[in-house]
Formats: sequence, structure tokens, C-alpha cells
Amino acid sequence: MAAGRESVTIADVARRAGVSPATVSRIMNGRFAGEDVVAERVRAAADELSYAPSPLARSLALGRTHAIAFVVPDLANPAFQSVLAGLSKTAARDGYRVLIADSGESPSEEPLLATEIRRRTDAIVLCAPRMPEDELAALVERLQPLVLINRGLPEGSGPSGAPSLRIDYRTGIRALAEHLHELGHRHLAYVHGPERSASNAHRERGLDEFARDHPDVRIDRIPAGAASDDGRAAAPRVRESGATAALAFNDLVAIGLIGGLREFGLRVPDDISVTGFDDIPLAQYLDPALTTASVPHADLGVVAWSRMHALIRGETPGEDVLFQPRLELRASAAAPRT
Amino acid sequence: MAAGRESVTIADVARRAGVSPATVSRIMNGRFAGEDVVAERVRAAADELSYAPSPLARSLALGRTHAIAFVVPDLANPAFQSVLAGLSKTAARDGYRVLIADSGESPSEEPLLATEIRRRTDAIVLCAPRMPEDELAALVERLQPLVLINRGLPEGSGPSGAPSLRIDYRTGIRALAEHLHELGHRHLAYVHGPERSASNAHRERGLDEFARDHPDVRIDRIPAGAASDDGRAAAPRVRESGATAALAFNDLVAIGLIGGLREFGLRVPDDISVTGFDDIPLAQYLDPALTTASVPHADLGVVAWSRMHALIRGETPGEDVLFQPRLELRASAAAPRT
DNA sequence: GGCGACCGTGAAAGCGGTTTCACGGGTGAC
DNA sequence: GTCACCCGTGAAACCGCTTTCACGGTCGCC
Repeated sequence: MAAGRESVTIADVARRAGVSPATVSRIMNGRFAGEDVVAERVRAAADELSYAPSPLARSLALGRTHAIAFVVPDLANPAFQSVLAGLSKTAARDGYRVLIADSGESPSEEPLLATEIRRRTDAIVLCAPRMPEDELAALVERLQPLVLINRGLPEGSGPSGAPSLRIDYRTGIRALAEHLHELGHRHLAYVHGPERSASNAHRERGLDEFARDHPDVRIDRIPAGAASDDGRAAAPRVRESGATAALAFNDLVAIGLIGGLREFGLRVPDDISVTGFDDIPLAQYLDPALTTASVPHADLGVVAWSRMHALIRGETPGEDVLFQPRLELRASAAAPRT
Repeated sequence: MAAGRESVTIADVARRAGVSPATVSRIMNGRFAGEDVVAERVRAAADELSYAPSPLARSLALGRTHAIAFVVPDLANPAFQSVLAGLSKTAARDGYRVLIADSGESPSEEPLLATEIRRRTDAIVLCAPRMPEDELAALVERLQPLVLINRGLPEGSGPSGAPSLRIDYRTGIRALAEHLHELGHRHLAYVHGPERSASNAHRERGLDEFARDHPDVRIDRIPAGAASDDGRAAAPRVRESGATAALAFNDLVAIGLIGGLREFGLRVPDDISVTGFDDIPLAQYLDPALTTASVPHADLGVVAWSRMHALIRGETPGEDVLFQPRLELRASAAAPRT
């Protein structure tokens, strides 16, 4: 009744139905042009043996795996989790699965990691904020089809470049800074992300623009990272800076920072305002609710798949997208004490 | 210099090094017993061609993929994301990747989904709270090696059963109820999870025990689900019930519920206390900070991999674990108004 | 010096599918 | 009645790697 320990192969089905493996293959794949009787017989045989083709063997023969790779710097970050959820759900709808790789602990091995995982899949969604531009360009060259998240390629990288989905961190953080300025803050602290992070660089640029427009404002830059622990660790320096408001690299950092400040007896926003970035799912429920720039991460995943799917089918993918964050003004940023 | 469009195969390396593919294979896999000169020559050839073995072909020949499957009901739930993060990181350390499947929208197809994805991998971590027991048993039989999350098998399912890692929801929710009782609440509402969810059943059992010990307490059961929207939707009924405290199925539901109650002008915990379950990463930062039962989800993922790894190597996995939640008493639960 | 054991290596047979190609039989046209 | 064509089918090659098995050569031992 049930299949034995050894899995049942196409040859078993063929034998039972009295046809060749080739015919079985054709029938299973809809490329069959013969009599219906035969097809029925084969299907019956397959059912009786509860046959299912080996995805591995198919992949090898076909040259496609129906799987895509997703490389992220930190899977523990809710922002990436949302992207993943969106990506995975939509890809599944088209019969594709997602193989994940967290490059977190070894940025230097990211190219190897990506290369390795790419070979197991048909395509790759790459999220590598800290990768040097030249390495990135090399990967884009070698690993296609490829979709970039939050990274662009230098101008003139040719038409063969990868679709790129980015978030306008520059404009987003600038808007946050403007908001703080309007609230009356004149001394800000930027608790920045990982060194060499491209998305951090974009934020810095946004702040530079803001600074140019507002010479009266002082901005201190305080090193941190991308996780909440980094934010917490930065609390002392933020406090020492004397800033009345802190722009955190992202929501996680903001949360850690708020926690850290609280340990000094500082209250947000009474004593100091704090803003985040991302609008992770729980940001609105935090204490205090976090003022942040909202990014539709799940949509990012969905669009990533749509681009990917087009690429895989050899169609031209849609245009690059620069997602515009939406300001979410909540309780964590308020007017400075007078 | 660079490889051509077509990928370089083991045969190319063999030809260049003047040996047979068999020898190349042996050298690449450390099964080589010949002269060092030959090995060096082969390695050099491989480098020059920048050869990397096809994982697909290896998998087919070897019968193992170095990938494991992870099936979850909802990837958007931070609790599962934490499990995934723990699982993925530790598995990666041993050279294994994780292929994910979100069964969310179609619980009825879960067995098919699991079967399909299992065939692409060496093993499967299954998290299927809503799967009927008989289907689950059938899967455990067919899909080994397999590790179960939050599901057990009936007694006497034999020594060949799968390792099972569970959370003691029963004790956890009972402790939460006791806590509310001590605070003075005598009318509780349980905002329950998905019908047929095994982990919900465990919670119900815990509450039954609690009810037996405290005949003076009334517990209303209010249907909801597992996501925050479900919690929000349950708010009216919770309010109508007149309960002074609500035990939510999990943190997500609790968060939604708190939001929903707030829309009615009810304040937590002043007007009504609310508890969650899971202690998702941000629970402590919420407004109000959520009283909940803390579950080490990332550890769950880590242990899942350790069991899995043992299983894959044919060793006997460690014992089943029943993780004990730790009560996190925070602001969302307080004494009822007198 | 001859025989057996041993060792490094390659040819070839898988792994389980897909696909090309050729073959044989049936049909339609002249 | 013959010839050409078409169509359904199977044999075999192939995807790229691993591994068994056999072969030829060395070495050791009596």
C-alpha cells in the first residue's frame, strides 16, 4: 500500500503502467499528446504508488529549483522579518520557496555566502547594507537574477543591472529632523547605524542637507549600530551631548536608547525626544509611542517578488522603486522643555 | 579568466588537471589518498577555473541537501520569527540552510505543503498548532527526521516518534490567572486563540484547573484568533462581558485588544487589566508594558536544531523539552478598581 | 624470482528526472 | 498500390556529482 522505505521513482510508475519513463514524465508535466487511456493508466499507477517526482532530480535536469534566496544582515530585526514575510507569502503563491541566510556575524563572508546560497536557488534577493560597492557590483554581475534591497548601483552600471528597491532614508530622516526643528529643538543627536552601512550613509546625507538649511541647529553624531543593544549602549553619550532630541538609526535603536535613557532617570519625551525609523509593527504601541518614519516593509517583500518573478521568466522587471517613508508623529517626540 | 556563461563542472577541472572526475571529487571531499602533487595540481585547476561544485548535483548523488524545512502557521508572528532566527543561525553554523513555508492561509493543505517541502530538504521542523492529531501522526511517520514545535504525540506513539519541544502553556496561563486572582480580580475573560489550536487547548486546560481551584472566579471565553487584529475585534465582547481582567491568547492578541479597548475609552490597567503570552521582544517596551508569560523562543529554535542535527547524524536526540514560561509582571495588569 | 596484498586511479554506474532523436505504424494523397 | 508525412512512443543521452569496482603497478615476503 504505502511506498516502501525507498522512495518510488518515475521508473516504478512507468513499469506499473507499462510505459516508458519518458511518457510518464510527459504526462506529469502536461506535455502529453497521446491517447487519454494511456494518460489515465499512468495517473492511476502514480496514485497507487503515491508517486511524487523528486524535486532534486527535477531541479538538476531542468536547471531551476523553484526556490529563491534571501540574504539579510540580521534576521532578528523586525523590519527584515516583515520583508521576508511579504516575500515568502507572495513567492509561495507562484510555487516558489525562500531559502534564508543571515549574514549577521560575518559581513566579510557575505559575498561567499551569497554565492553559495545563490547556487542552490534560481535567484537572490540581496539585502547587504554594509557591503562595499565594488564587491556589490561584482555580485550583481555574477548572481543574476538578483534584486537589491536598499542598495543601488552606481550610475551607468548598464541595463543588465539588478532591479533595486530602496527606501528614501535621506528624505525620511530629513523630515524627522524638520519635525524636531519645528517642535523647537536646536540641538540634535544622531545615533547612527553601523559604519559603512549604505543606508546609514543615506541618512547622514539627509541630515547634512537639513544642517545646511538650518545653520542654527547643532547635530552631534554618536556611534551605535542597528540593534536595540546598540541604542542602549549609546544612552550615556547621548545624555552627555546635552541634545534635546535624538534621531535614532532605526526603531530598534530608538527603543534601546529610550530604555537606556530611562536608566539615567531621563524621561522621554519630557526630558529628551527620541525618534526612530522603520515603524516596525509594534512601534505605535510602545511606551511612549514612537515617532518614526514608516516604511512598508511587507510591500517591499511583495514588490521584490514581483520583480524577481519577472526576471525569472525573462521579462523586463518593473522600474526601480524608491519607497517614500511616511512620518508617524507620536508621543516620543515633543517640544523641548523651556 | 572568469567562467563562461555555462558553469564550470567537475569534468572541466578534471580535464585541466589531467585527472579523472573521480579524483577531483575525492580531493574536493578529503577522501583522497594519493600524492600531494596531484592534489595540488587539482586544487590549482579548480581555483583557476573558480570551480564550485553544484549543490544540486551533490544533493542528488548524496541524498542529502544540507537544508532543512521550517513550517509555520504565520511568519508574521514575532514569536515564530524568533524561533526561526534561532534555528537559522545555529543551523547555519553547521552548514545547513533553512527553507521556509508559511502555511497561514490554508491549514487544510498543511500536510501537502509539509510533504512537498520536506522532499526538498533533509528534515523538517514542524509547527502546526491547528493540525488534527491523526494527520499529525501520519506526517510524523512519513516525514522523519522531524522535530515538532508545540505539539506532542499521543502516548505510546513508539520510540520512533519525533522529538517534541513544547511550551507549558497550561502552567503558564494558570500562573497568569493566579496572578490576576491575587491582584483581586474575580471576573476574568479569556480571549482565546484559533479553534482547534492545540496550544489554545493547553491554555484552556490550564484555565480549567484554575477554575476548579477557584470556584469564586468567573471566566468568560471570548473567541478571537492569534493575530493582533483578532484581539482588536474581540474588544467589544470583552467590554460587554464586564470582566475586570482579560487573559489574551498571546501578546499579539493582547496588543490588539488593548488598542481596541482604548477606542472605547477604556484604559489599561486602570479600567481593565490585560495579560499576554510569549513575551515577544518588544512586550516590555509597550504602553503599558505587558504582563505576560515569557517564552524563550530563540532558544526553542536553537534546541530544535540540536535535536535535528542529532537526528540527521543518526544519533539519538536529546529528550523532549517542556519549556517553562516565566512570569513577567509588568504594568498592564493591576488591581481592579474597587 | 614469483606470488599475493595493497594502493592509486579511472571507467562506469548510479542519483531521478527531462528531452532529444529515431523508429514504426497509421493515414492521406496521388 | 505506393509513397510521404505525421504522430505517439521509447531508447538513450544528459544534468553534475559520488562511489563502486576493477585494473595495473608496487611492494613485501618467502
